[in-house]
Amino acid sequence: MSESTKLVATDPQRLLVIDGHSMAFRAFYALPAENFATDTGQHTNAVHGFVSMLLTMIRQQKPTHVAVAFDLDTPTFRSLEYTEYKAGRNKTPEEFYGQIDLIQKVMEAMNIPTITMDGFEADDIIATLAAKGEAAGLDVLVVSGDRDAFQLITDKTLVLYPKKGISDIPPMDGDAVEAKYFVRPEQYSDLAALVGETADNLPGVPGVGPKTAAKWINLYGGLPGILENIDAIKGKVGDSLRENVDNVTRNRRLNHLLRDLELPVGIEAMELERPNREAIEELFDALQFNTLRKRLFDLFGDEPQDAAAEAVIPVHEVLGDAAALQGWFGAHGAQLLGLHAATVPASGGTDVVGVAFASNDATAFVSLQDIDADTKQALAKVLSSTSYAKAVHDFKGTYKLLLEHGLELAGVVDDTMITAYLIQPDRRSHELPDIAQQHLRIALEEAKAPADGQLAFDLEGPDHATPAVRAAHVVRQLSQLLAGMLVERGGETLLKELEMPLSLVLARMEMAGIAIDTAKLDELYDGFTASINQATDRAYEAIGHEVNLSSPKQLQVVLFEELDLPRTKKIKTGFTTDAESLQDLLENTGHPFLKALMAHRDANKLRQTVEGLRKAVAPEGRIHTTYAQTVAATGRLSSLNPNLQNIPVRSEAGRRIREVFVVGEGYETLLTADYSQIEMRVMAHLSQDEGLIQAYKDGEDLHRFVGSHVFNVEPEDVTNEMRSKVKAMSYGLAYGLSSFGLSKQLRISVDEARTLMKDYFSRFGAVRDYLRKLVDDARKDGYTETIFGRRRYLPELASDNRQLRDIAERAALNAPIQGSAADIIKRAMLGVEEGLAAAGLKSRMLLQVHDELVLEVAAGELEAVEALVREKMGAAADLLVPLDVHVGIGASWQDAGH
DNA sequence: CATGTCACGTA
DNA sequence: CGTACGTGACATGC
Repeated sequence: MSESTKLVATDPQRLLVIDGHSMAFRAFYALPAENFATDTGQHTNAVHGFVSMLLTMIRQQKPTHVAVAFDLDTPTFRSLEYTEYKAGRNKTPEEFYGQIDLIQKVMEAMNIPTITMDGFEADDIIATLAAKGEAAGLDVLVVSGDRDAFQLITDKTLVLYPKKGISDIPPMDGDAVEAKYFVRPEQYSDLAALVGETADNLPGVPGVGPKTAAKWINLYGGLPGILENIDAIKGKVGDSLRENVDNVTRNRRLNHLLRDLELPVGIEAMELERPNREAIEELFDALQFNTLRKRLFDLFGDEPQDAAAEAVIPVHEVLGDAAALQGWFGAHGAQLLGLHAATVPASGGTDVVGVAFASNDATAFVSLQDIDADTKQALAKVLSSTSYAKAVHDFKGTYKLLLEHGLELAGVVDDTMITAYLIQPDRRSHELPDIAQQHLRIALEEAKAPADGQLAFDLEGPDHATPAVRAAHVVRQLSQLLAGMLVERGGETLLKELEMPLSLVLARMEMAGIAIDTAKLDELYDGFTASINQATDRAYEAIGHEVNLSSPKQLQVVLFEELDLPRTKKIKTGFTTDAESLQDLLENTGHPFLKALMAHRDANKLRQTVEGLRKAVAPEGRIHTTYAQTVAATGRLSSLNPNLQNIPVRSEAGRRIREVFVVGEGYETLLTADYSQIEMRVMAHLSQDEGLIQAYKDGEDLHRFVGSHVFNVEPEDVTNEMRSKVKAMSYGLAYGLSSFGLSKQLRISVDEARTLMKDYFSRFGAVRDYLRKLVDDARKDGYTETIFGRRRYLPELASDNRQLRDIAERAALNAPIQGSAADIIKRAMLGVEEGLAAAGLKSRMLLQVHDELVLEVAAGELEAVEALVREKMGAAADLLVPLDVHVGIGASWQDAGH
């Protein structure tokens, strides 16, 4: 430690030399391979660990020069002299394949030379580099997991030798080597020759370890002295040495590192440069290294690319009065304008403090802080005017925020968040900085709060304008770039005619929220709490002590160690304690703890749901969920904060929660409308199976109908058991269910399941043909498509990894079915919204739960609304089968449901 | 304090 | 070894 700091203090020129293979292996074994893989199945743990280690080294040691040496697969002078050299090593693990290449690519992108030499090992390259570096007056740091490197240590050269893993790499100097091995570094090779090196398959002198070897070396001054006095050495070890003297001399020849190779790269080429940003971006995108990307750019400074991007962003004008605002729009308003709201965190959410605009050659900012009435009115006018075409990222969010200031946003012709989603629905994030990073290679930082203490001196307040203007500019660029990509993918209609109008509908639904009976909510909470307490007591009593019933880990100890119950399905952390397994255990053992535990699980889950709802009730007594329009890869919406799409319905206790969702004041009733079996109908349509289509046209009980054909009985003779089997199978098919999965679900044998599926497909062959063709086409095209042209790209259909490929195939099977159903209800929502407005009705949509809509009906409108909803939902798609809609009415969601 | 794992609710 | 989601508690790692 003190040695390395001394180095840093005395000489700024420093060469860092890394043994590529040995450090890649260290990284490989330090990080679990299964946790580091790209979506395409390429393992990256060695790459990740190596790059992480390198960045740490650069940050801590501040080298001026860096080089990485690699071995080649070709024979070296050592393997030629001693064919067993390094033999007997375990085969390279499969997961390591390709990672050396990737490391070399990263090095290239970082402008760090990688050096290989035919016939020589990385160790020799490193030794030569150390010698050359010293000769050039540099200090040298060698990073290697190979102890042979210790012979290189001098007062100018240190070795960084990893203790374990790749995060703990202390520097070794002469004193450290002596403290550990009792010899000076220059004698380490002698010691290693005597002791031998298992890793290199170099046996030494049996019975001689480091202690004995060091004793001899210090007594005779080194290996030559020992050999001269070989007959003077007494005892068993002396005999052993004399018998194995050939081993020792061979070892010494082999472990001596060459220091005079003709390297293909000079020291000057190793000077540390700034990485090639574009190459790093591309590579790290592919490797999915996001944390490392940030660390790397932080380390090297993040300016150059940004400076370039910054340069093309025109300096913004601050529009401080109505005249300036009108003037700017007069001059620039004919173009597409990027728009971005500047926001700050506020109590309970976010608040807009200004609006930024960007045309292709000008930018502007309007502050909402201390804005006068005239200016605000001028702003309101341009925001709401459809004469000004705007592109926004996240229209729904922006629309809602602006509306809090009484500003209505209209004339939005593009939402880059949705466009990016339609292009790549599988992306984890469609946030502006992520999309900008990928498509424009621009780093957009989220506006961050000023550091503590900074605020006090910043009398002008934080600058909201600059980052917002930057964002507006980026949105405009993205809009132009992504528009072309979307057209290529055939998604333009979906954007303009479905998703963007839907955003506005969703915004209204979110703002409306749904009324809550808070007194009933509290009652439920207390009731579930009582159930939890009861179950807890019974559970403790059953095992004679307390335990955290919410901790799977502690439950495993109780179930499988204390009670020694039969082991359940294996999971990462041991054995599962999930509901299905607990049920099995209960049936097999009847242990009272299991019953209590399950009761606790149920009540606790319900109380959690209730607690979540309680916290989400807004001051006016309604819950406002947020719909995520760009999350689900199939095209569905998702609901969050709170999630109102997973409110219990199956259990009696759970259904009571639906009673707290009630009709609000000023309205007459809630109305629910849901599609009956929409996914099966989509499947009937897409597969064009005559049997299914006819059944739906005749309005038959589908599962009964299918059951009669599969089991070859009259429809009225289909038992409940037959019907439920068929139902499970029909739905399973749309998920890529296997006979194994079906057998597990129905608790029948795999053979029975297989027969069931065979019978099914023999009657409904078009379904099988359709599903088969679906996957084939998806593999050929690289994507699946819904009835309305929504695509999902599934590159992993071509993966070599069977596991990944199978997952992709099931996703491909499901995406057009789930996705088409999602498209249909979205179209229905547009129809209902339009219909309500056209008829001048006050009733409104509140919730969407994938195949169900919940509306709040105003007094006297029930009949009209029901007819409208039936009509619009039924007409949302023109399928080969009718779309049946079931409607329910009631004062609560539970009562309105079915 | 952030991240991953498990479990579980819905369609 | 059935798709698509979101949430909360616990455990672990930095």
